[in-house]
Amino acid sequence: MTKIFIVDDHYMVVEGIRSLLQNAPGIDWMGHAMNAASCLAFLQQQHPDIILMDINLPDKSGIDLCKEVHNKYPGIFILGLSTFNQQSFIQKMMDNGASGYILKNASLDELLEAINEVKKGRTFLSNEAAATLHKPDNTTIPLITSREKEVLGLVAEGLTNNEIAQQLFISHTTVETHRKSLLNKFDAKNTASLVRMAAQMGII
Amino acid sequence: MTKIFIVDDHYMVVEGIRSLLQNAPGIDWMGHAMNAASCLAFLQQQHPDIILMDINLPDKSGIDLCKEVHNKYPGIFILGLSTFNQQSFIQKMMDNGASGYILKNASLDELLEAINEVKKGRTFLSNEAAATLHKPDNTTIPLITSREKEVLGLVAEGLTNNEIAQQLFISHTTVETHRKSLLNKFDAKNTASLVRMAAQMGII
DNA sequence: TTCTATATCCTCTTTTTCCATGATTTTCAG
DNA sequence: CTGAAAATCATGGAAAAAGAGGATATAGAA
Repeated sequence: MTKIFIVDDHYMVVEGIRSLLQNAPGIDWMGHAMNAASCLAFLQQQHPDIILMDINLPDKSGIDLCKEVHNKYPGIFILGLSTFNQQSFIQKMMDNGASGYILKNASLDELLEAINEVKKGRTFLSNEAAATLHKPDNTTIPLITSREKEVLGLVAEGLTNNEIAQQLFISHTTVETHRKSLLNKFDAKNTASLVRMAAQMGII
Repeated sequence: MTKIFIVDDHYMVVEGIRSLLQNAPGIDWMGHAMNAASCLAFLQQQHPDIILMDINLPDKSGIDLCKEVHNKYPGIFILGLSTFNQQSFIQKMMDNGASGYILKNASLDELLEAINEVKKGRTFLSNEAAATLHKPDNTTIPLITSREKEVLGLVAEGLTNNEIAQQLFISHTTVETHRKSLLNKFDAKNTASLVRMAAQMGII
């Protein structure tokens, strides 16, 4: 028997998965949590084999929760679950220890296959998710330093170089250097495209 | 008996609602469509009393589909359905003839209540949706014109005023005017914050 | 029909960003 | 310890955007 637990704040999705799985052989439905906090509370009492985890939770992101659960309970496999087929989300979930990722339009077969694969310790990506993740061009997120990330955030907030300089207690020319470096790393022509890329990559 | 049809590309949600409704009294489940095209095809054959309609469909937006169905079949009540509790979406659905709006985290009771109210010709908004709709301000997407949207897209791509002017065959000062207007409507200080807001609102 | 919103165009000034080309200090991993 | 990466600072000039204050034409709604 595979013990399944689900974390998702959408009642209809929870109900859908429960309905799909209740007649499937070898599945032990342990229940569900509507948010990260009650998921963590549940895990102090019981340990499922697999957690189906939504990315959008009311109290914290599924991406953060994934990391936390994976660190505290390395034996539990996590299967990411969301409406969005966005490469940055999938990537982050996998980076944070998820064993797989499926979309909410997945079929029963796909869901069962995912559960079986993950149970065996393998990884599973649904067709569409895999396609997205392995897309060739695949807007790779550039490797930026923490200071650059800080500056990028303030730039996106609409602060000018001088304002950022004041806030960080550095010279405005230094801010400019970081900015140039960001434009280079993102291969962006100007601030507008830089901010768009960063936003679409989920960095800001 | 209330004849119910659902349009949603998320299999798990469809399954969840079907599971919730199949034991409810007075509900006649007519089936579901995964996209706008097959919904319209279905309606040429049969006429449900109520359509549960997702906002995000693969082929066209639920907002457009709502308008189309409402015009062609005024007798069918439409109940908007989505993950997003965003004011502009709710507003647009209601403007386009929807009789109500519920979120995917609604309970069975809420769903049944919505169906009953809508069946009687009344409107129903789920608690959270109603709260959002009547919220004074928050992150409302500004009403921008099609030309402004066009310019916004090109700005976010990293084009300068001159480049945009060339591409649209207008003067660079006109582009500047549109840009100023965008900054005003978004209440953004500069391009960086404008692009960030637009990206986070999903406009670009 | 009149009014309003949209789209178009203009000048001038100031601010900010972008570009090129440097340099010094700090920090951290091998 | 030592070198590489990161973070810091600088100058001077070119390009672009922002801010202020206009104007005209047109299409659609009241």
